[in-house]
Amino acid sequence: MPELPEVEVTRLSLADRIAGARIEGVRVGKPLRWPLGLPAQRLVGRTVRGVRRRGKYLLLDLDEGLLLLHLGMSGSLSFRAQAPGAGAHDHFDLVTSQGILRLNDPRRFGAVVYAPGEDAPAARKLLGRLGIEPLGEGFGLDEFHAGLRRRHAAVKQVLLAGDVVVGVGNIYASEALFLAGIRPTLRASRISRARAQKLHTAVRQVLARAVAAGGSTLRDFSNARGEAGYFQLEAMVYDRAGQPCRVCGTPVKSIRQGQRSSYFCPTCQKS
DNA sequence: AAAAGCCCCTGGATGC
DNA sequence: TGCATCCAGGGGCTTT
Repeated sequence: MPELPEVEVTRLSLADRIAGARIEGVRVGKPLRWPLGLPAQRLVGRTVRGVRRRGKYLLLDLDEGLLLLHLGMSGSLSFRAQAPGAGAHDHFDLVTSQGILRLNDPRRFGAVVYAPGEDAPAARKLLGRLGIEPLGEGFGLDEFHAGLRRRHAAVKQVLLAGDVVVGVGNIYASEALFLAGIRPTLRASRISRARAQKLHTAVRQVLARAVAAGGSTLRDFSNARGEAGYFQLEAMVYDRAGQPCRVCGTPVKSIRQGQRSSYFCPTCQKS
């Protein structure tokens, strides 16, 4: 669930409501991907200044330090005035003066990590190698094409790797390649300037449209207000193996790349 | 240096 | 009904 659009939708549904809140308590459940990095109770008394996003990370800026939150494969956040008793998969609660922020994550691939600052080792380890923000002003065609040209792996896997451009996960990689008419198996280094241009536009377009649709709710994603997304209804190829292409009617194909599924239309994406 | 595999974990769908 | 197998939105780490 949580690719860039889902993380951004979560941020949008949370930032205004939690900004200015004082942390009054912390509850931790089962271990997540990494330890918090400081005794949880030391967060009490600090104030949440705001919420930013970098790639698929949410950054909770505190008056001293920051919390890096990642939703992994199955995580979602809720922010409510009152929270019911913690369920089996509620692994982190931040009790604040303005509501309770709760991370639910059945598979526990997610993380909550404290860093004293953005340049601290704990933050650099997670954020240091991230690529360009696709919806930001720094996402230029020149840099994007240059990033693709120096990689010989399949373009789908280069998009997923996140070191050229961040935030594109398994759903939106397939969707963007469809919009650009590029086959996911094409080596990134062989993409022409013209096709890089198409892919550059497609990545921005599909991510922006997904944010506008509230993200994709395949199983159980919801934003911090508990609202589901509906971009999955607009998907052109993702999870549509065997179904007719929405443009030309050819059955959508599914293949495996790096133990992940890729979807494409053999007619609309000839190479 | 870059690419390919493996692994973390739980739950839902499918098949026998 | 029970049990085994496969698959799922991510990505760090180890091995080639």
